[in-house]
Amino acid sequence: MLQTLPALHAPKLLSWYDRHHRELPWRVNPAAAKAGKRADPYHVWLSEVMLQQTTVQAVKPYFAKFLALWPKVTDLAAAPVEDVMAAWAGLGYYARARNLKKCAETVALEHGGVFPDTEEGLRALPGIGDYTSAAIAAIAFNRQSAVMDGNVERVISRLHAIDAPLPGSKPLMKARVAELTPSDRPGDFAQAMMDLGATICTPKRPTCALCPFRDDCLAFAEHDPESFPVKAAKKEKPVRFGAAFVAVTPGGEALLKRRIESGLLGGMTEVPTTAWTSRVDGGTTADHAPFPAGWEACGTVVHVFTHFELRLSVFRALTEKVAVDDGWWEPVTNLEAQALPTVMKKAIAQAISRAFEKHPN
DNA sequence: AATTCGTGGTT
DNA sequence: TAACCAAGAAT
Repeated sequence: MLQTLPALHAPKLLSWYDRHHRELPWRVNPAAAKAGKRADPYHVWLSEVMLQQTTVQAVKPYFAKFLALWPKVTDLAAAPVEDVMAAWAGLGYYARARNLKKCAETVALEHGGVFPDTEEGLRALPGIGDYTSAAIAAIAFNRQSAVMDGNVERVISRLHAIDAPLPGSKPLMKARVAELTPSDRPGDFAQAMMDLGATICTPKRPTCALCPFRDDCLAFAEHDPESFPVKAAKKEKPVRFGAAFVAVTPGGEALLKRRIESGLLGGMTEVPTTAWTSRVDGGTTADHAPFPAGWEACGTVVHVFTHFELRLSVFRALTEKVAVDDGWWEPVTNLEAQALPTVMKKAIAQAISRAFEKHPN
């Protein structure tokens, strides 16, 4: 049989990890880890939350910024939530930032500023689910927890040639991960599985020749590792339409408002917009502007969210600083400090560049 | 259990 | 270039 005993897999992978691990800002290298050194639980937690559905490259600058602003979890707990949202702006999935703040508060107020050191204790905290609780427990506390993210799903599904589709096959795969996870160096094992998935066992054109599991892998033996994991068909992405209104005063202030706490871009800052509907009717005209002004169309911004595409017609107006009951006027020189999601930065950039072209101060 | 949550890089 | 997808969680 091609399959070896599961227990033999872990040393093989750890040996590979010792030589080929990625060096990451939040990580303790395997040599230090073997000497008993552990990564700071705060750093591990912060990086893991940022890395949820987000690439290492995107996370790196945010991780550095957050640590500079808030060196300890108690600093983050004490920070104004608006500051946290502004610092998170651009990273996406903004519920993570709200839960990050809540979690920091819980750790500071209910756990004396110390993270729980068990998977169960971690799992009870806001924004920490099945994956993240297992990952922190393994990486920061060397617990023998089964860590399964998208990388691990890919590695496991190929190793065992699991053809049942995700997400239904998740429990089966997690059981396989649990079988493989060693009591020795479980944290390094988890990180090694993810490094293997990220650098060798990639979604397209995996480098099987360099894989420590090559001789054990059923998918490789079947000559079709790329066909794993099998996933359920995804729905097609609908298109929604809307209009955004960028009002600027002669003094160089733009009208901003805050979105409601829940739902899409919850708690983030925006310029006034119409509702985003599935039809074009009215959404692309200035009829629904926040107040009467000389609204001028200045093009369309297309932005792709997870489950729909938005085509936002952008309007701008140079106006007096009218009183608004919902929102505030912010100097455009201070927009960088606002909690503006990327779609709003696109809309504002489209409008303001034109405003300053036509009306240089 | 299926949906709803961003964004940017890669292929 | 359109599709895929990245250290998933909450509801």
